Amino acid sequence: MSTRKQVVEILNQVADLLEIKGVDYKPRAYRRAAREIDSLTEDLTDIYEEGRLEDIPSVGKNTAEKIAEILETEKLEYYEELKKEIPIDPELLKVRNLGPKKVKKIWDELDLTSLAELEEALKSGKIREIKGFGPKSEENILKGLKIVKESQGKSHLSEVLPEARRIKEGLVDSSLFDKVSFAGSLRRRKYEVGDVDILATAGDRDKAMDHYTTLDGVEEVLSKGETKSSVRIKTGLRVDLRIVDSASFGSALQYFTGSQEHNVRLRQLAISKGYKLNEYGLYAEEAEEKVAGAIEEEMYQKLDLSWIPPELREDRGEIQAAGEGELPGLIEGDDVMGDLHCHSARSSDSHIPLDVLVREARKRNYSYLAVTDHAEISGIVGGLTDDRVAEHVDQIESANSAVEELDLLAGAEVNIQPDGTLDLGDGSLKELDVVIAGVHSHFDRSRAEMTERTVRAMENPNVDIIAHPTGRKIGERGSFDLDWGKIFARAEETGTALEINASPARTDLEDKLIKRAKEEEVKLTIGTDSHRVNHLDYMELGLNLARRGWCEKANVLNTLPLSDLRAWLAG
DNA sequence: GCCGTTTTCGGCCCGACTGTTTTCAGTCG
Repeated sequence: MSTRKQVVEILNQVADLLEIKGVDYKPRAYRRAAREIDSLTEDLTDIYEEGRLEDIPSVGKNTAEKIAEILETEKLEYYEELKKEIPIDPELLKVRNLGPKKVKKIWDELDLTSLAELEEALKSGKIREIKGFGPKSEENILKGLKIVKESQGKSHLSEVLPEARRIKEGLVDSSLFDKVSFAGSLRRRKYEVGDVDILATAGDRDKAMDHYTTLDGVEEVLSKGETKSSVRIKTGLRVDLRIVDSASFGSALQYFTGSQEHNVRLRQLAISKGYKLNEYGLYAEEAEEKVAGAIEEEMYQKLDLSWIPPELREDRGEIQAAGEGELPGLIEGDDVMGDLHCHSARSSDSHIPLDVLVREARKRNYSYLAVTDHAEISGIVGGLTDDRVAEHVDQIESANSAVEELDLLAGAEVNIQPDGTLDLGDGSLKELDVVIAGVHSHFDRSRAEMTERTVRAMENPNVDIIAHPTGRKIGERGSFDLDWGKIFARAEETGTALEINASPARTDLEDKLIKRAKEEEVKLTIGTDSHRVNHLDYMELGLNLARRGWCEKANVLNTLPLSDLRAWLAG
């Protein structure tokens, strides 16, 4: 575990324990600090060594000392003491319907500290006997416990989006609703989505809710009311529908889109300007006069902010930027001119014949597409070798001359060896239009070695793009640790682009690193890493990532017309 | 514990819902 993750984990657990203890405000302070540290892209150790810990927002003298202690000793005495005082597994707090107060209560009453003990106490009926609990609590905690045990219950955006769209369509098509919009993390296009939030207005709410809870695909109705109903659909996904007055649609949309951190910040701003902000509207303080509510844009406008695209609402400086008129003009789907990372059937793990790639690219109105087949990794046969590159280039060129309005680029995805060399020779790489280099093996090296390895690959003048820079595979292996200061600096100096790999299994780079890359003036590309026909659709996911990373059209190379792209690739 | 175009001390977002209570505490988003 990286030291940064370790610090974040300990600070969050300190917050958990303090919350159980019943301390006010401190837990929030620790959590805020943890969140800031988690979103750092700079190396925490560097910050510490340069004595800049207190420059991190929400980190004061006290927390800085604690971070220093963790970095030096990999432990925190304060945390160890707390654990002795309150020997409770913080996992308990993840159980829905079980917060710090109730956790403390069951510990006080039954001396139970773990999920296993909780389950036992529930089953033997001990929980319901505690004052303040009852049969309903028992039932709800059991439900919450089940969800915790069945993994953390988050799904990838790519799985959720089609289901959510189907539900939304089912609402729109019924004509029972006037406005229907996604809200929540789905609207912000986070790559991990817990549940789907839909917001709507409707004339006849009862009829509308009846329709919703009986939609095709609904497995279970979790709750049903006039303003809010929740269902679980066949894939296990939970979908919440809220029906609001159209006079409050904008404020509700703003509110339910979040993020929570964004909303807190926005409310603070509202207060400082003499307003009160809630999901029903924006109110002038004394008069209780509603000044905005029906339209989301107006909510921001009245607070002297430009409208903030949902993807940016993460409290990463967007409110300040909106106040100063400095929000980025985010990249749009139509800006993308082509896909720079696709595999044809030549790659032994891809099943897309070249003519199918061509067909799909044309269908999407791309003006170019790079066919970047794998170099042969030891043990996997059939990939590109120095002997086969000429044939690959010939094949692409002849396919190219057969199609109009689309240019195929001959490329390769080569492997970065542990020492930073590549598995195709420079002579071969020179023949190719696009060279993507990526780490595909030997992930267990140190931060310094991984950084050096990647930097060396960037220093090869034939390398255009670093593929999936952190190497992570979601649910399989984490990101490897890199010295991002060095990576971004060398990328910028060598004119190497970093890839936003749109494949849901990778989702790499992530938004916060994209944002930092942009700030460091590093060029980015969006690639789908397609190995199957339907993977070309991942472009939308890559676009979401880029937008969440504050990218404008100018930051992403595959928005360039072909001639400019070629000039960049050649440079 | 942090922070300051209301403050270096005194605040720290806000409302709905639920289940348990006899008027509200706890949890959630």
